[in-house]
Amino acid sequence: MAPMRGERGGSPARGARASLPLPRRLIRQIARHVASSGRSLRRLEVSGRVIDNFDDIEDASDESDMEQPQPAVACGGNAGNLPPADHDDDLTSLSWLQDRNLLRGINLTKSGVDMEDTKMVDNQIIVKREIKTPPPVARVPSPPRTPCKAPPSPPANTHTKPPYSFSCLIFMAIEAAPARALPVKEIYAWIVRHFPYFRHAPQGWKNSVRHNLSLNKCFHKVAAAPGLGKGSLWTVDPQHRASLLQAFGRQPIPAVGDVVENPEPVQENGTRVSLLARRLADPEPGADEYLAAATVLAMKYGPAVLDQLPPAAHLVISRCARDEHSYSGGEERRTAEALLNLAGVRSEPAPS
DNA sequence: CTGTCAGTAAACAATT
DNA sequence: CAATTGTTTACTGACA
Repeated sequence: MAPMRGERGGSPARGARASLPLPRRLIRQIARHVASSGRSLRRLEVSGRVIDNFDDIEDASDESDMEQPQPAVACGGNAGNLPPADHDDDLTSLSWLQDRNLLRGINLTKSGVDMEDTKMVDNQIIVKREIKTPPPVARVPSPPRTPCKAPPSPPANTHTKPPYSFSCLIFMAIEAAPARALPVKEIYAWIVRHFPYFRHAPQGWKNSVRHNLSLNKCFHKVAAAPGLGKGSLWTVDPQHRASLLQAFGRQPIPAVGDVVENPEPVQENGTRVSLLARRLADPEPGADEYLAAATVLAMKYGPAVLDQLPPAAHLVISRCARDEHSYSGGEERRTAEALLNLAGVRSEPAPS
């Protein structure tokens, strides 16, 4: 594929504590985030080590874990830091991913337990990352460099330039389409709809989109549908789809032949998001589910957040300390669920 | 310093 | 003829 931006900006320091593979700062942030989403974090297990005293962590000073500011994500908001749930404005207006219950769109039922029944089973989430194969290949795309000149910290409005390359944006747009194919005009529309920045952006971005479609091997032109008018439909090359996903999730996944089956009927509003999520998780469940979740996490908090989850980190987040549940099977599903929960995407619509 | 990559601008042809 | 679409080239800046 035409590589999307790879490791530019340097990878953030990974949690390299000998005794605690997860940076304390991230643990605190996870705790805050979980709390901010209405849950409480009582117990966290990292690679077998149980942390249940979050007061200490909460109160601990940062010095030992204070890492460098993360330039790779600086302009995309506060990626790399799990923000409180109300920081969506910093996040390139991707709140739609959260607001519309993305998780529901992912088919999580394959491994036995239905997602709708599972939710946070007994208020416990498990996040487990294992090194199956060292993933040095494609990395999470760094945010564009251009807007990085602007100071990232001040409250960015929703018209901040998204931290995603045009290839990512196009990819998301096409994946979100019921037929997994869009004419350029619809790609424009999707981008504008989800990234208000482009509503008032200089006209040149459309040129960039077309330029990218033409130049990027990931995208293919297919014969225009009758009645479509000018132009063709653009699709994601199945050969490169995995690479595009990988660029988001930084997790190796098996090369899959693209099997386009039963395009979802177009429904309204949030269904688009569901479609996107499902498409991202399609057609290969399991690893792709994880990727989909990782993608959402990366999209919400910025790609660098994934770098802060060290390999083999094993998290158990529970609401009640007394809960000691074990799970069997569905590891990937739980991982996806946990990541989505960390991303603030609920497993079920909040009861109203 | 060099190569790579992404973003941008622009020119141009083809199509509607 | 104008607007849109698609291709191509060139340049710039950031980064490894």
